[in-house]
Amino acid sequence: MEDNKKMYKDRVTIYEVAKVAGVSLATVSRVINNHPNVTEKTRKAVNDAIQRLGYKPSALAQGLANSRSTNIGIMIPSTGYSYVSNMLDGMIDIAKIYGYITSIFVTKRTKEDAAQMIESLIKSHVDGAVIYDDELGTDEIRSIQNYHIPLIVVGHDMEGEALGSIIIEYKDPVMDVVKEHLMQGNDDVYLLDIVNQGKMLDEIRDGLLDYGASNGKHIQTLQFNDSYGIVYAGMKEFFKTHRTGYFVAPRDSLAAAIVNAAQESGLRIPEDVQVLAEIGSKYSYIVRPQVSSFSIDMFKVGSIAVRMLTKLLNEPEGVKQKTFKIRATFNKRETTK
Amino acid sequence: MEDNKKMYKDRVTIYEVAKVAGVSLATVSRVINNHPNVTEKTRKAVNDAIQRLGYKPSALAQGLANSRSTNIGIMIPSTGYSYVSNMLDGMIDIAKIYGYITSIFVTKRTKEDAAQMIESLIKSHVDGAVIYDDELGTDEIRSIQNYHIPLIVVGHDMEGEALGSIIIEYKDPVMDVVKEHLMQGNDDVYLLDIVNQGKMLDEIRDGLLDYGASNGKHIQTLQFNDSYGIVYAGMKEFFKTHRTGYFVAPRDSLAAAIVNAAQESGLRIPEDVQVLAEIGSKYSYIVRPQVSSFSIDMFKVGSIAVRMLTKLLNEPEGVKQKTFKIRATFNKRETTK
DNA sequence: CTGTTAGCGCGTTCAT
DNA sequence: ATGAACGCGCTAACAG
Repeated sequence: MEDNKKMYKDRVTIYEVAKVAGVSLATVSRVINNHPNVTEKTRKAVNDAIQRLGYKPSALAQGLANSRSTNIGIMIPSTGYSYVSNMLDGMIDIAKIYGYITSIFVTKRTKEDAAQMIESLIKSHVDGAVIYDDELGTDEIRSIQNYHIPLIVVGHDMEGEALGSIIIEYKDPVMDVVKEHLMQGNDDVYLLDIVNQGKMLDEIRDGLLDYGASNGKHIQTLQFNDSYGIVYAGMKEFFKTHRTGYFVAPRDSLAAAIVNAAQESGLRIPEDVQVLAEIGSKYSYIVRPQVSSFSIDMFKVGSIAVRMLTKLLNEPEGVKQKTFKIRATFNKRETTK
Repeated sequence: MEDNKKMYKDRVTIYEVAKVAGVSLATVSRVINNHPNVTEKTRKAVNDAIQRLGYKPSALAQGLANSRSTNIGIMIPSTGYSYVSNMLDGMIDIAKIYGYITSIFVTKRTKEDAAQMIESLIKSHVDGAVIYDDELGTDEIRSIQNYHIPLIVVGHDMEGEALGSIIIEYKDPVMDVVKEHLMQGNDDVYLLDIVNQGKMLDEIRDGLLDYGASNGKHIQTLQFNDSYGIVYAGMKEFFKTHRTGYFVAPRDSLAAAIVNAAQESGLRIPEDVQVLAEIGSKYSYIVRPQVSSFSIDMFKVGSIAVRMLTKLLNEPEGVKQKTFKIRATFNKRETTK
């Protein structure tokens, strides 16, 4: 009938609702936002119109009008690791409860990419963000703050205006366990050094190496790319010439590669070779023998992060605890003595 | 000096850039969007101003003005499963390349929650969305289309205007393998029936059950909640009274629970008990013995989905292939004969 | 090549 | 209790 070059109508706006309900758009707005001062009768009329037209307010327009997007940004490296996706789950879960949409910004462990994601984050007009990225320096993170975006940083010890941080203590617990092994007179530690494993794991490696150096222990390093298959193959080769050792792997799936390679080379665990995983997940207790590893409830970390953020968003000044520490716990299983 | 009750200035806008650069906001807009018809000189002036002020255009305002948010929605169940997070990675990866931000809508395997996420999706004003959700019916998905949001549906066979679909063929490959086992004269199949496993897995279960019923094979069903620990404990108990069987598990981590329970009950694999996992991942080849399972490159599925979507967004009419099928491949490993 | 103006859809005073 | 008008930050004709 009318103008049928457009097959279907565009997004229905608040104007149309107003017209259909026979009121002004201001009234519709009031109904949407549950303002008082609206007659029950007109409220019903408006709601009916909304129902009939299938009207949904545009978050874009609302955001622009309020300068609040009800959107929070989440910056993480690839979700490929289960600890990251667990954290992500925790974050999204809580965000949903508080009525926030979550936008994901994945960084690929390179400075340039991280910088581009920061750019993107700022443009996207999020109300706040939580950042879990091993690659970003504190200065880069601070640069985000120039745009007054409340931030929760996971893994960096930072403080500041509208800035909270969650500190994950992995290094000390790991070092404690390895030190104890070393102090028992052993000098057989091999460290799996994975390319691009991230800053946190690098720090543990360096800490261990330093400790070894200053205590007369020669900690050896085994370099691999980040792949179960590569580590597995490499270790099979390795065990042709080495028949013993205490191996420390960044993640338990990689530890599993060592475990499998060792056993298939006729080595006994933990009698001949011991294996310790820094970041533990389900692999740790599914693999046989079960892998000794450290673990943190990343889902919980994610929830806490977003909870802190929403607090920061709602009561900018009244947030007292801006730092939360969580320490990895050691689960001694069967791959270490 | 001025109004110091606000400690810091708000977001810098295009107006301020215009003022500083000594041009009109239209010119700034042109520079931002790389329009031609701008003197190199003024372009530089504008860019300098942008640089100096640290100006970033607001995606919100841009979106409102263009009625394009450069945002795509992704609807998935929890990212806790590795095949989901792999797909997510693929999607985000490609979205980034095409300049889209990705907003995640997680549904918790309930109709109500899914409905709420649809609501949220529509309000959020995404340009398009890819949906991978076992809970949604085709009718609900169609309802999204009333809002003219181009859609890619993963896992449902659907067609329509601005609607593409990716069909994941799991059922037939799985059934083929199980049928073959059955046809060799066996009648010992146990099906792990996991609560809330999702529609796809339900369909495979029903297909298998139907097949069994109409072919005189009594396929038994073992109900468990979705947890490695629970299945492991349950199967340990089970193996006290049953010493043989062909077990089909929805995911390989659950299959691993059976494998471990069987071995620790003194059973041999695959001589005494065989185990088959429907959805395979890294567990399949990390566990010993390695688990026979089906697999699909979900990262690829994610990439394809978003690629189809961007195509749909850019050339609404000119998309010929609106359906993409991908079939799970069977990886026979050590847990089946 | 550049400036002016009118929206995009909605929230919010300020009157009434 | 309700409506008119302006502004949020930006893009897109339309003039010049």
